[in-house]
Amino acid sequence: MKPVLEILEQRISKALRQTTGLAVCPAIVRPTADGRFGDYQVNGIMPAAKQLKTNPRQLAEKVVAQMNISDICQPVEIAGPGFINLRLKPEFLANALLEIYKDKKLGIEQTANSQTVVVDYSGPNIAKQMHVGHLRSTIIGDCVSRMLECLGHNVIRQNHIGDWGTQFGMLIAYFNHFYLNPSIAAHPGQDHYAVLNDSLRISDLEDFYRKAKELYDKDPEFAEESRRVVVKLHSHDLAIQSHWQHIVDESREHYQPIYKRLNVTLTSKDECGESVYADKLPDVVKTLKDKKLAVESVGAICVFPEGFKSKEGEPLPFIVQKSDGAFLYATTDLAAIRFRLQDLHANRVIYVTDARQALHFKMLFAVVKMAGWADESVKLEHVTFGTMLGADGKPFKTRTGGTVKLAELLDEAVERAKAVVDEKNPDLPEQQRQKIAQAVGIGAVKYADYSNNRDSDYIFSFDKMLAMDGNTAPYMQYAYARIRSIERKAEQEGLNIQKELTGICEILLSDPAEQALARQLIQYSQAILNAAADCRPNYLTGYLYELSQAFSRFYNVCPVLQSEGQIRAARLVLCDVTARTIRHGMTELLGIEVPEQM
RNA sequence: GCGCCCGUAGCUCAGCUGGAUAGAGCAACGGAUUUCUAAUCCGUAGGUCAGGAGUUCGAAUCUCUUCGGGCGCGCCA
Repeated sequence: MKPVLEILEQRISKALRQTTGLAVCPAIVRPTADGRFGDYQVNGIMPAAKQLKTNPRQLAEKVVAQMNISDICQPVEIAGPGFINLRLKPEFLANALLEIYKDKKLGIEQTANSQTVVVDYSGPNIAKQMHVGHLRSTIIGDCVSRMLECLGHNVIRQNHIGDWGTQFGMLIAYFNHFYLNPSIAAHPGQDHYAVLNDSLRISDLEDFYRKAKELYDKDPEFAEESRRVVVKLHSHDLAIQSHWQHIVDESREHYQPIYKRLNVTLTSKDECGESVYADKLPDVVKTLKDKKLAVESVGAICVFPEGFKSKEGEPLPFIVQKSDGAFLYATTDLAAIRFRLQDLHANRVIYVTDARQALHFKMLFAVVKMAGWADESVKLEHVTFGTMLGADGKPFKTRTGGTVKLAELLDEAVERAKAVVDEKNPDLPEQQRQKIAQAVGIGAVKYADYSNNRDSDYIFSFDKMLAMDGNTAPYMQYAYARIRSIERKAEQEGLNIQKELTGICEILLSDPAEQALARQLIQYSQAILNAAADCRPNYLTGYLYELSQAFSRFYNVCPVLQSEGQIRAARLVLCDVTARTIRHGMTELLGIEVPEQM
C-alpha cells in the first residue's frame, strides 16, 4: 500500500508540471505542523511561482484546477502566501485504515528496487568485556538493519570483531610468561593449554589485558616477546593459534548473551572480524601499488587521496603498511570493504561507528573510489553517533572513573524497573513481574538511545528513561498493555473480537480523537521510510510516541467496550491496528519487547 | 593552524530536500477518575533558536563570520 504522502506528492507534482511546464518542480507535500491548516500542506507552489515570476496564489488556483485528488481529499483551500491545505476525506481515511487492518504488514510498502546492503556494526573487542561504548553502535546498527530488511532490502550484517590486533601478542605472551611456563616447569608432561584454557574466563582475560598492557608499556623485553608472539600467530603457529581461538571463543560466550539480552539480531554467523582478512592484506597493498595509488613515504606505504591535509598543510596519508612492514586497521578496512563490494556485491555499505572515526572513513571511501572498487551507484555511508554522557555532562563513567560494563548497566536498569513494577502491580506473579522488568528495563535503555538524535551526545539517566511520561519505552509499553487489557476484558465478557470484525467492510470514524488516531496509523509506512532513509531511529521513536499519544487521547474520550454497533467496531479496529503498529515498531524494528500487562 | 559535530524554554531533548504563530517531556501552577490499567488525559505559564551579517516571498534549517563546548588531524583502533 502506497503511503498517502507519496500519492499526493506524485499527483500534485504532475499537476504542477502540467501547469507550469517546468521539468522539475516538486509539490513538496508535508504533514502540517498545525491542525488548523489541515492534514497536509503543499509547499511547492511558491518556489515554482518564483521561478516563473508569477503570483503564487494564482498559480495555486491553476494547479488546484488541474489536479485530481478528490478521491483522497476534501475540497482544498489556498492559504497564506500560496500554500495549498489538504484535508483527508473521512471515507478515505476510514478505507485506508481498513486496508491496513486487513494487511499483515500494516501497509508497509516493499521497496521496488531492493538493494544488497551491508551493515557493519557492534564490532566488540575480543578479550574485553563489552562496555557502554559499544552500546550505540550495536543497537543503532541493529535498528538500521531491521528497518532496511523490513522494507525489502537484502541486509548482510557484518560484525567486524577486533580479533587480530597486537593485543593478542601481549595477552598470550603474558599468559605464557606468568601461567603456562610456570605450569610446565612444575608439572611437565601435561596438556597445559587444555587445563589453562578451561579455566580462563573473560573477566580474567580483561584483568590480564590490563596487566599485560602495563607490562608492555614499561618492559621492552616483554614488548619484544609480545611482538614475537604476534608474528607466530600471524604465521599460523599451531599452539599460539589454538590459544588465540580459545580467547575468541571465550569472548563470544560473553557477548552473545549480551546481544540476546539486548534483543540484537547479531549471531555468530554475522561475525566477520579482522582475522578473516589477515591473509588478504598483502594483496590489498600490492593491488594499490600496482595501480600506482600506494607509494612509499617516510618508510611507510601510503595512499594520498585528494583533499586531505595534515596539520602542516601537507597531503595526508592513508597508511596501508607501516615502515616495519606490518599492516594496520586501514589495510583491514580496505580488505573488508573490497570483500563487501566484490564478493558480497553490496549496493550500499553502512558503517555504524562513533563520530571520531569520520576522517578515517572519508579517506577509506576516497581510496575505494580511487581503486575503482565501487561504481558510481554504490553508496558508502558512515553513520555516526555522539557520546553517552554522565549526569555531569562528561563521558559516562563509574564513580571511580572506570568504564561502565554493559552487562552491569543492563542489570541496574532491570533492577530499577523491577522496583517500579513491584510497586505498581504487586498482584502479578513474581515470575511475570520479573519478565516485565526485563522488558521495561532493557527497553528503556535502548529506547532512550534510539529517541535521541544520534549526532548529538546525550546524557544517560535511569530516572528519565524509566519515566512513564514522555517519549520513553515504558510509555509506549503502557499504551500497548492498555489495549491488550481491553481485549482481555472483552474476552472475559464473552465478546469475540475476531468474530465481531470478520468481514467488516466499512468503518465509521466520528470522533475527532478517532480520526486523529487513524491519521497517525496510516502514516506508519512513511515513518519507517523516513527513518531508514537517513538511518535515524529517532524518527521512528518520534512517530511511535505521537501514535501512543494519539491513542491515549482516544482512550480517554472513547470508551470501547461500552460503545455499540458500528462505533464499537471502528474502535476495536483502531485498537487492533494501534496495538499491532506499536508491537511491530517496538519489537520488530527496535527490538524492544512489549509485555501484555504491566 | 585545518577539519568534523554540537549550541533551541530553568532541565533533558525533538524539529523530516527552507514553509505559516518554533514543539514535547520533566520541574511549577490549575483541572479531569460511578467508566476498558490515573504508569493516563486536558489546560496555564515559560523562547533574542549562542551573537552578527548575507541569500529570499519566507531561515532554527542554507552561506559567511564571531563566541562557547566536544572530537579528530603519519605509521593506535
